[in-house]
Amino acid sequence: MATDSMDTKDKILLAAIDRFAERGFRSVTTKEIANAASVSEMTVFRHFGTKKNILDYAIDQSSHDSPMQTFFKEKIVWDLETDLLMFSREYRRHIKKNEKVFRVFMHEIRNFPDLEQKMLYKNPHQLKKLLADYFSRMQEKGKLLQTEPEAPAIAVVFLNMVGVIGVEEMFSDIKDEDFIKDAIRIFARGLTP
Amino acid sequence: MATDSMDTKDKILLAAIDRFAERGFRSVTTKEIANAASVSEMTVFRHFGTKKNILDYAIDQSSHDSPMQTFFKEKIVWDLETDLLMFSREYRRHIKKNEKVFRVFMHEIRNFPDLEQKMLYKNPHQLKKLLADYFSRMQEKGKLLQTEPEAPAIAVVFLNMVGVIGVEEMFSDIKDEDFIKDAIRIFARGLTP
DNA sequence: TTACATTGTTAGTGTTTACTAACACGGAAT
DNA sequence: ATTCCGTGTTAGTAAACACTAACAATGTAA
Repeated sequence: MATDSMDTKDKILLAAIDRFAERGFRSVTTKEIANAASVSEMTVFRHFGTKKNILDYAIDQSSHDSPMQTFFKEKIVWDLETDLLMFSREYRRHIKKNEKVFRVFMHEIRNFPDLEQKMLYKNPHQLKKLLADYFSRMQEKGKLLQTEPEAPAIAVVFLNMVGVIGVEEMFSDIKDEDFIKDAIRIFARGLTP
Repeated sequence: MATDSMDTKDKILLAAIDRFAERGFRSVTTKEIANAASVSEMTVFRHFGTKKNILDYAIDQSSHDSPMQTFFKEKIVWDLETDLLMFSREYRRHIKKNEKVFRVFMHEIRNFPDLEQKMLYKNPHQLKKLLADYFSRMQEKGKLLQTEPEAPAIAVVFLNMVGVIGVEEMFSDIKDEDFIKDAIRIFARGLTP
């Protein structure tokens, strides 16, 4: 990370997010960020003004790409297991890309109430709604058990977050990808009439 | 919280944990803890010496009760849905009791590497092992689908953590209890041959 | 060359904050 | 009545840290 081929702002941004994700916003000093980015502390402030701005900027940047809406319109084949597996793979790929920002975001949302206004915060909620809609449609088609669609929707989104939230060390002895595949398969089976 | 019927040390402890859970260890000042506990700041230091000690003390205290081992020995009836639901209810009750400490713990484990040594850290892992064992036994009895038992074990433990980890606001519109009941039921169904 | 933009350097300010020292007070036990 | 024990109060220290000011150096484009 933070090679000198990038431009300065990105170097700082990357170095900062790496550290925020690792040890929390408050524990990371601007000096440390500067050093990690091979830049003087002044340069950090010239680019971002305040430390908090670094975080805001990173979050806003990550909020831009959310390819999940289009997914539901284009890729769905109306087979439960197939769809859920495809969805999970897509979602996790998206999450992985912004994993660190996501992690910081979730950790700092209590310290900075203004973060609740950010798009990033609404993503999982919105995603849950998309999934719940999908489940409703499946029920109409008779391809899904009759349950409150909210619960499985939350479960699926949530299960995809193992590893991002930072408890993965607790369960360490299985690979992310294997886990999610198995879990989703079981879940799909449980939802099939 | 923090009524004056408690003795001082507990008052401080409670006030501190409440705030740590809400805004993170680093953001909470010792003065604030003292005020919240209706105690002078000096008293805080007289009891705990350092701020960090407050956290350590709380964690150690929470680590003592872990009633889940006995659960598996006594309450199991070898019916998947029944067992999983009972397990979930029991686990969640246990978690709820120590919810705040747990939350702080998970947030601060990156800031304080020494926390990894604490018992509390090993709980979920250990629990996952108990569940995985249970699943293996169920497979032998022919009452469970043939899968790697690790994956469903992680999933079950993890699903029970919704609401503790602090993403519950993201999904807000369903009650914890309802969610877990539905999710576990679906899951159990998916695991039944 | 000149002009401008980007970064570095150095030295600081002001604030926050964990933690200490020293002394005072009241109540309960002896 | 004296002795402590737990607590309050007040004043303070020392360090960390976000952020600023002023100027120098370097490179790049005109």
